[in-house]
Amino acid sequence: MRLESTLTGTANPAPPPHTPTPRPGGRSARVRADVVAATLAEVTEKGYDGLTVEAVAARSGVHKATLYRRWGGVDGLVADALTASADQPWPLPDTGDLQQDLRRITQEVFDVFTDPELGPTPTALISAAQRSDAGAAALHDFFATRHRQVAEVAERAVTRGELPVGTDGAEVVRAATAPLYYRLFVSGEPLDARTAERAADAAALAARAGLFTSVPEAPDHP
Amino acid sequence: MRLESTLTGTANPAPPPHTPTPRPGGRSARVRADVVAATLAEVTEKGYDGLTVEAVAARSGVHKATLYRRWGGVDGLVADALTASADQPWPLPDTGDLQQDLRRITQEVFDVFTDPELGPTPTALISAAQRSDAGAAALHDFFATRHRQVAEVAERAVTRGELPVGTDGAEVVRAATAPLYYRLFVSGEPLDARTAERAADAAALAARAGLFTSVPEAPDHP
DNA sequence: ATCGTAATGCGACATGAGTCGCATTACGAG
DNA sequence: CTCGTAATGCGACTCATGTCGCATTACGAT
Repeated sequence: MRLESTLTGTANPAPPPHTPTPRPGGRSARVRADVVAATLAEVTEKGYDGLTVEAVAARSGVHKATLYRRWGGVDGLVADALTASADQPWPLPDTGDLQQDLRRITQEVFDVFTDPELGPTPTALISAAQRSDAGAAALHDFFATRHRQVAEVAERAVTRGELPVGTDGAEVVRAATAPLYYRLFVSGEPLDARTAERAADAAALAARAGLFTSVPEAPDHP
Repeated sequence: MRLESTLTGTANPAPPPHTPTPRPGGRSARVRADVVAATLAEVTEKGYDGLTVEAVAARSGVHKATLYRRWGGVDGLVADALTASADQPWPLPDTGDLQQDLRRITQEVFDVFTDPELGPTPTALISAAQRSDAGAAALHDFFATRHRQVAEVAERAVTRGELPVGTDGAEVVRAATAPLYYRLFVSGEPLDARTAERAADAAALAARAGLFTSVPEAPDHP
């Protein structure tokens, strides 16, 4: 259901009255799984520039027209693959110390994206997602989910009395990881372990100083 | 010359022996200026997805084949437009206080990107640049230049004794602005003035704590 | 087991991106 | 002023992307 919403909510401008989930079981589900797997494999191998609907069709064994109908194009394929990826949980550290936890987290991000084996897939996926509105929406949801999950680290620190009450956990997470993503996807600068450590330390310091106490309202935006 | 290097250095894999600058004056310069202007206008209006070589050709009055020959495609057009944009200087605050200076800087970023008049152009340009290797290279150069320029703010703070000697000014700038760019171009979250302020404060705090001093083992200052 | 219907498979078609060879123009040197 | 050459203009061509209508398959319910 969650998976459907991303697609119907973002892509196709053509098919307007479309019964929500008339036939979710069996073949359709298999087709989707095959397509998602093929999309991930293709985007990893070819990069987001070389990602082609026809290649995904060939690899997945699903016809080209079907892909265009259900996913609307490369955009939707990437968005759906990203949505599917968001379900996989992230390992949460719990060392009893905020700074250590944040260091583990940024270290994990660093490891994943710089690993020659693991890195290319999420890198290509995120780059691809930035290209279209559908992908951007999926990316937004993806990171919103991650922030919510990882914010627990900060919330535990609040419980321990390490951080002031009212601290916005998601904001702490953003502060810690933003410098990494900034280098990876905006400025294009190389990522090193020292940067990951500094970002975590800076976030911990700012959080302890009470810079991330939240305002009552929680804005959201498509 | 600078402008040539970006193009020849990044895009076309085809024309290898190419005399550096055989005929830089007159018409070629005019053509380039027209094309850059047309590219900026197009990418602002249509977004980076709707950016077409033919549209740029039509608007600039330059033939399609010429654009493909000199710029290699949409990638090169975006990269060149970005390179041209990097020349425009950024207003540097000098309040005598690091935190205030950083707040001004993040405020400026916030203002530019959220202004409905000014924002769309750099937003679309940066998004477009992330799509190709040529654009990514141009983006890297663009931000490297910006970091170098704005780092002066931190260096003055070092001179004043406000920051420890050996502080990496560029790193301070990155720390202050990364959360903004992260939201704008990665997580896709809305940007507000409070975020800009917090990012600046957090960077100032971390810088004062000495988190951004470069390692002594590296006598290499880029 | 059988039937109605949605989803998929299929191939032909339209469209725009990108390329190529050649004619023409304009720069820069003598 | 004249000439050689690089840069541009020009149009036709190829080809992949994306679309459309129809045939076929498989799901879900009776």
